[in-house]
Amino acid sequence: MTATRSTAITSRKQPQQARSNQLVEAVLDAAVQVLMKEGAQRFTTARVAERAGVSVGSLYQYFPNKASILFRLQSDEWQRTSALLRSILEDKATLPQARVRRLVHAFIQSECEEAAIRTALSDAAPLYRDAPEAIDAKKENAKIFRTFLQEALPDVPDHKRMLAGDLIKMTLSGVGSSFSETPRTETEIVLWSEALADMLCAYLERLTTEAAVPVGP
Amino acid sequence: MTATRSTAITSRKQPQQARSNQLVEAVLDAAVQVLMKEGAQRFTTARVAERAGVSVGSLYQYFPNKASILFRLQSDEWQRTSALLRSILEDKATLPQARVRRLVHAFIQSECEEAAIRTALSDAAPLYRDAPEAIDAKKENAKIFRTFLQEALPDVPDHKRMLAGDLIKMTLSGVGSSFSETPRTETEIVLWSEALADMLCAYLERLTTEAAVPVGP
DNA sequence: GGAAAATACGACTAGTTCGTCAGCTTTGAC
DNA sequence: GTCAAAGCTGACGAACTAGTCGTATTTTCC
Repeated sequence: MTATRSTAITSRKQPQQARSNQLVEAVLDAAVQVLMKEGAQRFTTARVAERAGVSVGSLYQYFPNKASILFRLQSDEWQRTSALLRSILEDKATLPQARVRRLVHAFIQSECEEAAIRTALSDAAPLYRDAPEAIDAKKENAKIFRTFLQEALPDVPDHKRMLAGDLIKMTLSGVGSSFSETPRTETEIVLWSEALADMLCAYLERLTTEAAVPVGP
Repeated sequence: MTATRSTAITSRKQPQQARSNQLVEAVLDAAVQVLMKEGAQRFTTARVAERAGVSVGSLYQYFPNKASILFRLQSDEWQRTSALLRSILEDKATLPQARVRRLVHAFIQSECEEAAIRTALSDAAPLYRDAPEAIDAKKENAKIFRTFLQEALPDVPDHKRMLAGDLIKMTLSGVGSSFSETPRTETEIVLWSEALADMLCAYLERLTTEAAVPVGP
């Protein structure tokens, strides 16, 4: 029978016994390894199954298609970064500007550490990008910055603050991925983080002064 | 005989007669169409040849492989944008800050206009990314900003200026591609360009003042 | 121990893709 | 008009891939 390719990205069935849970874990681990070693182009279910020491059939019991494995990896990745960002931005004992500096450094650092897997995942993005789950996840991600700015820039009008939040998000992720394209030394990471933080802070300061003095001097 | 896939990206032979020049043009046109209509995933030499009204064999006379077609398109695209940027940045009659504002707007605008083709091309990037030609082209592209900053920030020390130039480049391209991911209205484009230009200008100003007063006030 | 449910296996199908090559057609210089 | 060089054709081979399904194995629960 023809392989009618389902485009759904969500799980096919939930593992119930311990061994099937292990299997799913093994598949995800193997997926990361295949992605890193072979790249997105050569990422195939057969290779993943082989590396996991599992048969293709078993793999397809828990993942409806290839894209769902990739999306799962990307999803986990997003969750990790957003936890990282949240933990830094919500530390209200630190000054907002200092938080931004720490955030930038932590983000760039993690971007560089996991550069290989991130590039591979973004190479594979076309396969899952348009799924509603992926779109939702991205929106959720944007909230982090908006809520931070609500605290950091209380006097800036809402519409301008939202713009700023999204701009910061895009700048970070954009610069992050460009920067981690080539391998970097720790020194480079520090220098770049500082420059990027300088830029973001300069922007935040400008927004603050503008809000305090609506019309120029 | 086995199809030994050549990885070279440069042209196979130069067209000499008029008809072969037409053929190359037809192929490139068709390539753009296929890329837009079918996406990078379904971009195949067969489809391109068919759309161009040409046989696959002819196509392979002038392009050594699939990647070379895509690289050629990307290369042309880079050339267009770098011409755009250069034309704005080299207009010495305008103040540097105003040039940055115009630059950002023009860049974001063109990014949005050609969003479809750019996304498709970057989806296909893994196929040509690692070719030396592609790496060279990117380096060349970075020079534009460095030379601009040499004029705009004459008092900033060299190492810091280079950092800033590369940061601006990455910010622009990163934000540009994130932003154009979803379709935008003209109003959105203006608002965002302004925000992004604000950010870049704030950063440039900070660099200038820092250079004037090496140690804080 | 045994039956039923859950899980695992992997050979296989139907499909796609890249790139080649032997032979045919067009061009243009003489 | 002739003929060699340049150009064009498209059927074809080799390789790969996603996903299925009938069968075998393991677990669970009595």
